[in-house]
Amino acid sequence: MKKILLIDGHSILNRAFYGLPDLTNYEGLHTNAVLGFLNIIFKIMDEEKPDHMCVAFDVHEPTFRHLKYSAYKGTRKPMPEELREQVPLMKEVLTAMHVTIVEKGGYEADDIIGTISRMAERNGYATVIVSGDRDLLQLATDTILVRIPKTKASGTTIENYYAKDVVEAYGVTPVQFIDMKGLMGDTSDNIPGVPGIGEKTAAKLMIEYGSMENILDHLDTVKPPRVQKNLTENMDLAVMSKDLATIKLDCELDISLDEMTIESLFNDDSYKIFKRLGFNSLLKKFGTVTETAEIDPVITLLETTEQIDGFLADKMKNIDKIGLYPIWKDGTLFGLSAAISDKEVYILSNLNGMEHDRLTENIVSATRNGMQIDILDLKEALSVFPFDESDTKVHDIGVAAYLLNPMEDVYSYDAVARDYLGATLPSEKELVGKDELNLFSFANETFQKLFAYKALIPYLVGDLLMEHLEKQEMFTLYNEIEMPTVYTLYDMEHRGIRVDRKALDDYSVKLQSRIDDLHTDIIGYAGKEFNINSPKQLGVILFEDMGLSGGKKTKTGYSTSVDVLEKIKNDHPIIPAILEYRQLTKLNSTYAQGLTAYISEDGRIHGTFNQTITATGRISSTDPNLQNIPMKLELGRLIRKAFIPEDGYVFVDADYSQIELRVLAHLSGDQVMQNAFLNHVDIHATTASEVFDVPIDQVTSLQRRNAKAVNFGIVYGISAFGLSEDLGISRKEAADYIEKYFATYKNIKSFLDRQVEEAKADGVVRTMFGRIRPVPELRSSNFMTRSFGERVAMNSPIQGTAADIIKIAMFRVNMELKKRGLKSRLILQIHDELLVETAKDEIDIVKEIMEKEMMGAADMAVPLEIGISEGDNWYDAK
DNA sequence: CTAGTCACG
DNA sequence: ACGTACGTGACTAGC
Repeated sequence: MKKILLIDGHSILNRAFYGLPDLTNYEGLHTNAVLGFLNIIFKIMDEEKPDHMCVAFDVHEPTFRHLKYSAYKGTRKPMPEELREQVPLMKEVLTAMHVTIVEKGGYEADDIIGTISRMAERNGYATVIVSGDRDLLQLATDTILVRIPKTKASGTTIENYYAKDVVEAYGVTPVQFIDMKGLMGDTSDNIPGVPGIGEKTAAKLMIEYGSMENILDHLDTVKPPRVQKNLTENMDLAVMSKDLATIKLDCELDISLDEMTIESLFNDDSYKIFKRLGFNSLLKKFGTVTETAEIDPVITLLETTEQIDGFLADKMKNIDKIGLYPIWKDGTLFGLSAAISDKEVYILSNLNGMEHDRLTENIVSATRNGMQIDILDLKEALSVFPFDESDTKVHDIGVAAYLLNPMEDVYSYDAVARDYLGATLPSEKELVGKDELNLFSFANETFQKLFAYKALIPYLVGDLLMEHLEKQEMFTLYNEIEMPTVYTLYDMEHRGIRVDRKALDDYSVKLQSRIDDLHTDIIGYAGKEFNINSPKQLGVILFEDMGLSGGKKTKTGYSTSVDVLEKIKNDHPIIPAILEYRQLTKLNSTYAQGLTAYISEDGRIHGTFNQTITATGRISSTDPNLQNIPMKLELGRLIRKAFIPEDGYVFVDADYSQIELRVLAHLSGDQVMQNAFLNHVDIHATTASEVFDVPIDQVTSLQRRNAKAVNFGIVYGISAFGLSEDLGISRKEAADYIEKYFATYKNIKSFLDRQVEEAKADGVVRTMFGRIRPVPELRSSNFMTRSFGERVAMNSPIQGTAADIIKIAMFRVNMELKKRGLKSRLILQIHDELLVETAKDEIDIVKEIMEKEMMGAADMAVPLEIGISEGDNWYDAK
């Protein structure tokens, strides 16, 4: 038996939109409704295995259904812009999948579905209707199934109705369903119904009389009198309402069921559009990658010494640029992929030591003779090619792409090709999956493709990206800040930081014994064994079994976060025990034990610094994260004693003092705040004095602390709510603080407002050095999202400028150390702090360099000040 | 693979 | 009325 799937397009799209969080693709296109729609229909197709399908849409917006009775329209909210833009997108996706779309002026989607369902029934099809709208239940019969999906946090569940299920659930047949709706009305559909008749009365009447006509024919017998009166006075309304509620079954559609045959849902077109929309989870439905890429270079494999020498002698001559990808793993070079024209990629393999040396020598001297080199990830390539800061013709394409749009999550060859060449390429994962690189990879065609893309894409986009940077006035930023930073980060990773494994082990043992005691105590208090690390189990124990107050907060259960527990810590001794347990297990698992896993054979940790992650321009640190080693609490801070310099060295640590507020004082031009910094006064105390209107020498410590919180709040993009939460004061008080703050620092207020205005106008905000941060949230129709955008617009220029400044300081310090032939090396950057492993005989000169380069990194209206100290470990150096 | 929690600036 | 501070990364539990 043939089976057809009939989908209520707008209704499912609407369900999907509200069921999924707001997702956007790389272009900022909203995609959540489209993705949700696809997930729902794929799920149903899996279950039903239909051979025919179509999607029906209303021609006009479904917001104002039944326009002919427009007097009754208007109870629905207008469709949000984020959803509206997904309607044409959805149709585009369906068209790409060769799914039939049916829409016709004058007909609602449900009329179309009703008509086709009867067509299908007459032709002996099994029919499945999918809609989020219960109105369609009137279409259910013995062979027509109506399925209503519900998207919940836990996943999608679907209610299923044949005619008998409608009777069971509602006590009326599908046909009676229409009469019932006519009686009770439906505000969301703008069906008036009869005044005074709701669901209960309508159901009672239907059971007694069977149809609206029968009720109207026997009005005199209807009870109670009030209902009889309403019906008598509103007979027209009742009839009209029924008419409105009735789905047409006889639309004139010039379409046949044959045209709705499902074929080739997964083809090149749909593949491309899924890729464009970022529906990576759906790509696996395409099976093996078959699409023909627009970019199709001739790949030549070079394996012998003669071939490699030939390449160097012939191909490398007379070219002015090259795209490179060194193929290596775990410090071993396997080969090199080189793009020398739009269509030619050479893959060099089987490199022996001598070939390797000749190759790198050749490449380095070529660029020093003017050849441009485009590399996707330069920092990674530096372990093979010894370029340095002076090699200005070497480009990092990943970093360039990051500057042009810092909001993307990756800058892989396929992402860059998509953004700048409009080309859809298979990703690394799609090409080689989890297959590991080894010597045999060179014979493998998909690996060859991968190597080729990684060299060719940078070659193809290099000049284009530089032009974009010029146009956006970011080339100087790229060239003079970001590129030197690439080399600096490489040096820092390469150098690493020495860690005392034994110190970490001892610390861990100490923690573990206390953790064990706490565990015993907590289980004792709870009265039964449970996993304290499970927020779910913990929540149940605390708030159900033990009956503590605290209430729900998260969607999956109770929140057990610090701020919740802090509030009830005096209610029961289990709470402080849990807080301490949490603190200690965190220290143990993430730091004491976690860090030891990263110690290399040289006794040092060589983490990774990422330059293309943050939206603001900051560096991030991974494997391990060396930018969040404990500091605030003494117990955690002790971890820093395990970070030690090599023998004969000490640590010199310097951090900027209030760099973000100084940046703000400079950028805003606020004289009051600038004067505070120019006079070297305590900025938080000064702020307290102004805001709380007391002489500076009478500012209490509480007032200073509050003023400090306000200063932080300003930098984050102030809101009265956020400040009140942080300080534990009322929102009104917080608003008062903010008001007084802005009265004191008038130009700061106008500066922050200006950021938001400019972001609205340009779509981006900029740092002092021209770095951009897009703020698409400001265009949202959602209040919360928009507010977030406003805070981002206020915060990013401040945080980003501070990030620019420390990058400058960082590479200047690094370069100066190298240039002077010193043994000391920069090893860490923690946003406003630099750590230099310093030879004991170089302490004075290192301090001098750090002071000069950090304080002189930017020319501002206020001085940049630093705190600097030294020690035999990181703990003592801070 | 996501959510919750918590470490840092 | 909406329901929050800005920027990160690692670990654990539990699907």
